[in-house]
Amino acid sequence: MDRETVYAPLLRRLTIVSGLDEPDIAAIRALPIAVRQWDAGRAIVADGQRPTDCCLVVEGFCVRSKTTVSGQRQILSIHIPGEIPDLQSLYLRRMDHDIISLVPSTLGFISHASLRALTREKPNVAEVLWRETLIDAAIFREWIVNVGQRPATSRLAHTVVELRRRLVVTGRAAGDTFEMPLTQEQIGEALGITPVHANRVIKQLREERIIDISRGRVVVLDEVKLAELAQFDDRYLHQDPFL
Amino acid sequence: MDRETVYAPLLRRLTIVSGLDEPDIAAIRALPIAVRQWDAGRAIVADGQRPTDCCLVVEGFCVRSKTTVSGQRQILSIHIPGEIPDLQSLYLRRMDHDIISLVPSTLGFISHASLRALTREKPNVAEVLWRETLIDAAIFREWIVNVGQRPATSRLAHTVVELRRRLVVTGRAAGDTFEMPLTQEQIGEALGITPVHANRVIKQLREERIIDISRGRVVVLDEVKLAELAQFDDRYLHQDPFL
DNA sequence: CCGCCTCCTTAACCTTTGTTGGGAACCGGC
DNA sequence: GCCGGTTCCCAACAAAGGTTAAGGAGGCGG
Repeated sequence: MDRETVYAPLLRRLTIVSGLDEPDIAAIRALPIAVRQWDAGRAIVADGQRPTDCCLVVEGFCVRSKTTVSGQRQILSIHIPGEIPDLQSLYLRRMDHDIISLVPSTLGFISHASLRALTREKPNVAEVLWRETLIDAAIFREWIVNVGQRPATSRLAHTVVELRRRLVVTGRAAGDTFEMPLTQEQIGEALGITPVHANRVIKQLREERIIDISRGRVVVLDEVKLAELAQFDDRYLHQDPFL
Repeated sequence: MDRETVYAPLLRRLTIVSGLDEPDIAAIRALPIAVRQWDAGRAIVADGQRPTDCCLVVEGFCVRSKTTVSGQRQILSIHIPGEIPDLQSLYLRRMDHDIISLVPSTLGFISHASLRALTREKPNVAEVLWRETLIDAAIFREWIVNVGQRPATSRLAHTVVELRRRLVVTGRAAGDTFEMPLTQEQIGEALGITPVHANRVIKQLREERIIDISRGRVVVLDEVKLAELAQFDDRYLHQDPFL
């Protein structure tokens, strides 16, 4: 795979979300990345492991999830190209959750050693990466609100709108259609509801002509009603460093 | 207030949780901190603001929360002495949630400028602080699981056990009793349930002689049953840097 | 000591979501 | 093109949790 296409989504994201100057970009481009193809549904890192690398999503989708003792699974976040879902493993040695690919994906592995060296050398890059983990936490906070306070239809609407906004940053959600390759069971795990209820909710939003979710794609049918339902305020995404 | 008592809980926490050497400790002690008394129930920082300082809890309790457009409130985390609940504001300029004191508290304000200077000068301290924000995120992840997957009684049990474990680190939870100064309404906001249901759940755990929550204190009546109910696995707290 | 306010408590009823169990549609591999 | 496994879909019933309403206990200021 072409070197440029590996770094492009990451650099695009970081430039928009945090701001990078030329030397920073050069330093990141100098990071050694081991690119690998990954099957769908395969664990990238598992709960309890001590990874030695961070994983950059180059192409594809993955999720982070935790499984309770009684076997229930909660999806914590959905990750898209340009993101480093286990950046936290740099300073939290032991994983407290799983990371799993949703579709066949291209992943780039960056060693902790090289990332640590980079952060020591370029405090500016360190801050940008730190900021990435802080945005991650901000998204978790909103996810708590979503699961804790909103009724199931709003939960789904909110999650859909969030994913869409994040996809826009790396140019993957033009028009009214975008990818969300989760099965209904996984949607349930993300929203904290059963797959049966996820199905009911999806059906309802389809019947009300708000969104149509099928075969891993979302089609927005009514922007106004969707916005109303999701009550989405994008401030928590911190997509603008100057705001 | 004595200078030492201001830094003590923070240093104790950081030493245990992340490990600090002598020069690091000295550097942190050199941070200028403006100590202030705070009334109960008063906002420390509000959603939308751009703080210029971080707030260290010296004595007391505070919570972080978000309020939805329709006025429902979700408590995101409970903070205890030694913690810096808005450390994220260092690189996330605009607050996406509120921080509120629960009881009359002693707070220490540390300017962003001095913290940034410290992190540039002492990469080791930067890593320890970064790690703090990562642990914060790890707790959010578990909070998502709690709200998303567990039935209300387990949710309450889990939250209680978590708080207790964290209080132990700064020596505030010896024996079977500890402080948790939330009203039943606030407990409901933390667990994503209504105050009426929070009352039902508290009553049930009292009747089953598992825990007794009243007047802002928790008394553990049956360690075994509590552990069983909470399904608590403390790995996500990352309280040991070497584990 | 009184009155007010907050917090706790409870009951009856309603709504959302979970459970169980089944069938249909789709997809990839042979 | 068929077969077996996912995934989707749906209905009937059960349970958890939400709503509304109202009384009681406790603390604090006048």
